[in-house]
Amino acid sequence: MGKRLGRKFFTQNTLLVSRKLLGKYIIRRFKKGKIVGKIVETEAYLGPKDKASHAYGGKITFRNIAEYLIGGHIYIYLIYGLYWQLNITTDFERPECVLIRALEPIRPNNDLKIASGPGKVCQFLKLDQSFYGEDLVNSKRIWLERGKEKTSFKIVKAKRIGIDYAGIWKEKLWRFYIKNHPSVSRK
DNA sequence: GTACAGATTGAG
DNA sequence: TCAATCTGTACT
Repeated sequence: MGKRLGRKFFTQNTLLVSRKLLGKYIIRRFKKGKIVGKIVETEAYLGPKDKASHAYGGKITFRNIAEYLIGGHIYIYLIYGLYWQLNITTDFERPECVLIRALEPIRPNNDLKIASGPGKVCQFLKLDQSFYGEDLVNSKRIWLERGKEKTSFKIVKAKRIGIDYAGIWKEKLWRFYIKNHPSVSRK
């Protein structure tokens, strides 16, 4: 595998990190074995100005406090009482993050649709509340890596999904995915 | 204390 | 198109 991503990567501009995350690998380590997925779809959330963000207006709650951590931490939460959503914090001080919406399963090599959606990503990686605030730079059970070989692909920009309440902010093209990739969540 | 919406998903 | 299912938030 490639090289682990450090603090420098995650503390860059959020929209930049959202695009750069495409094609990177998430490594989830267990006592026995690993699960590996390639990121193929992301969305950026730019609190406090972004109405779709949980940190809109500088709001701080017990649930979203992890969004304020320095870039490279996990902000994970339960949605609709059913599904976990994996976010990676970015920037230094601002409460901004990137939602990981879809992965291509690398190991185990599985159905390409097994992680095609934010809820499914967390099922695939076996993530839950215990990863709240986890530091991807230092953690021994989950981290990100660069691919070894150079890969090229086209990045598609689109409107974010499921935020109809966010007014003008729902029009922002802050969803990014690899063009024509079969593991992306929606067409 | 009570009501309600939500960064979803899979089945019909 | 709809139900499953629960937490944060804004009311009473």
